[in-house]
Amino acid sequence: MKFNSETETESDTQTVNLANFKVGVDNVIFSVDTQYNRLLVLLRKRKEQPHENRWSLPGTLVRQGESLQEAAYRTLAEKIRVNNLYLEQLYTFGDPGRDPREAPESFGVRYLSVSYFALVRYEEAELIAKPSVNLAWYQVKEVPQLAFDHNQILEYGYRRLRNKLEYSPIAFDVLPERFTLNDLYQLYCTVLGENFSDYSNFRSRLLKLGFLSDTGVKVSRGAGRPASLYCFDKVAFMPFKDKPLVFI
Amino acid sequence: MKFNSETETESDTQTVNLANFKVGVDNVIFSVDTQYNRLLVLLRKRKEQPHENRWSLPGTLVRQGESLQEAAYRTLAEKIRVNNLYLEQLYTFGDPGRDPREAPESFGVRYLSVSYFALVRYEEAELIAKPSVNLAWYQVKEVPQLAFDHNQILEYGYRRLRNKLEYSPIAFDVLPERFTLNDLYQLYCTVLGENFSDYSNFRSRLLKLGFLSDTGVKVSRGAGRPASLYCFDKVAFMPFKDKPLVFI
DNA sequence: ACAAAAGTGTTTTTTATACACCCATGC
DNA sequence: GCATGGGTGTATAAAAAACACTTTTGT
Repeated sequence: MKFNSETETESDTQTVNLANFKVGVDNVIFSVDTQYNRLLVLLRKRKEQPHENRWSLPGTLVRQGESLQEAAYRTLAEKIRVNNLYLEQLYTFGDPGRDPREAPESFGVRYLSVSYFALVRYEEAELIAKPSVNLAWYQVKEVPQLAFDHNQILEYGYRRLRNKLEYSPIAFDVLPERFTLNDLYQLYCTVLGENFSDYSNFRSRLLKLGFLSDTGVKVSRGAGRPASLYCFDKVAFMPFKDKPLVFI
Repeated sequence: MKFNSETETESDTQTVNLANFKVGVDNVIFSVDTQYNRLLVLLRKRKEQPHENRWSLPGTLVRQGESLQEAAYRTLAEKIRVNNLYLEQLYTFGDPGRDPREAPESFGVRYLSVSYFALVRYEEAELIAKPSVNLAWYQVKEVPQLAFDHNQILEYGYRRLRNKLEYSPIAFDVLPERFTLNDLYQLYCTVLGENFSDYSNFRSRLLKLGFLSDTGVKVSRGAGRPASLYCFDKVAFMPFKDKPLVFI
């Protein structure tokens, strides 16, 4: 085959057979239950073919005029009501054969899944439908075999969650406007495990960075000294944006 | 609207209008020219509508039976010949209106772009077609306005490249089997800038990690003491896999 | 001999880690 | 008073950063 500057075009469109796609969105929705120190993921039992009666990640097909992120958010909003959340695109799975509806020999329609991961707090994530045999929070460590390649997507999302929490201020999207340093610490503990740092070191490191401001307001939760409510100062955080920053 | 456990299905398929998609792959192909300390990106001038005569990222539509990564690799292999490269999926852009061929009011076919980024060394990346007015390496700092949202994709890829280089062993996919520590250092310098670390600290930090083994073979390049050739020891690297690791 | 590039070591500063201790509240 | 959780400080270890110095080659 000979190449010259005349052949530098997008090498398709006419001669070869292009794949046909349906595009869907699948969500890894994590919730942090700091009270019982559990990291949960929302699963839905499929009631249709293929993989009928298998647990799966909540997903949807993308509608006309709808952005990918909007589709992801819609899927989430149909399942839970929540005030504070973090949502970001994860990865796109689109290899041939990932959905049995595409017969490999027939080169039928391919099902492409753009996955998103979301993080919410369990305490404020209210399930719209009652928890049932068809929709449930599973502990990440205890998820069963899922439909399609959803175990792989979940694994991918879990890794991303831990990295994001360590290197980005996503915790402040998930917590309410005002929170105690212990709220923050518990969130980190639940996701990263207890041994990631001790509380006092966690405190001093974070406060030294200077983007958490003490509102002066105190809250008392049962026994013990009342805690200060802090809030995340976006302006003070600016200099850290885009810089590798460790939050441990 | 009332939800109960009977409505917990994928909320689409029948009633609402789903978007129709064409799925393409766009590549941010970086090359590191350590000799002149330049970071380059491969651009292609479009010779078709829309955005005729605009520079763009090399891309293609996905073929039947072809995985996304295969499509990305095919696009790359049509432009350059290379022995060592790093290739990974970047992000998926699929918002309505990103391609003018989709008339926003008509809800026509949507063009979804799964972007990939690649890293190669300029020294070994041989352009298959001669550099021409239609295909060229641009310095990342000097890229013109590109077609579609390709400037945004490039920006995204550039950020990912710097992060990956700092935290992952991608340099060893790009370098040949055996390389000098200076080769490695130059690569880092070109991507991250000269000030990221001084050479002697870079050396000792990397060698202390223990996954670079000295082959004993020396190479002499002009004047000066000959350098040892090292190779990346995959087995010795195993314990660091999946752990946050800084390579600076 | 000397410039050039490779490689080693040493000092200083900063950051991480472990842990002891004080403070304010409910009961 | 004392258990409980909030908050501060200090001593030690480890790592990052700066830089001086030695070693081996080509010319």
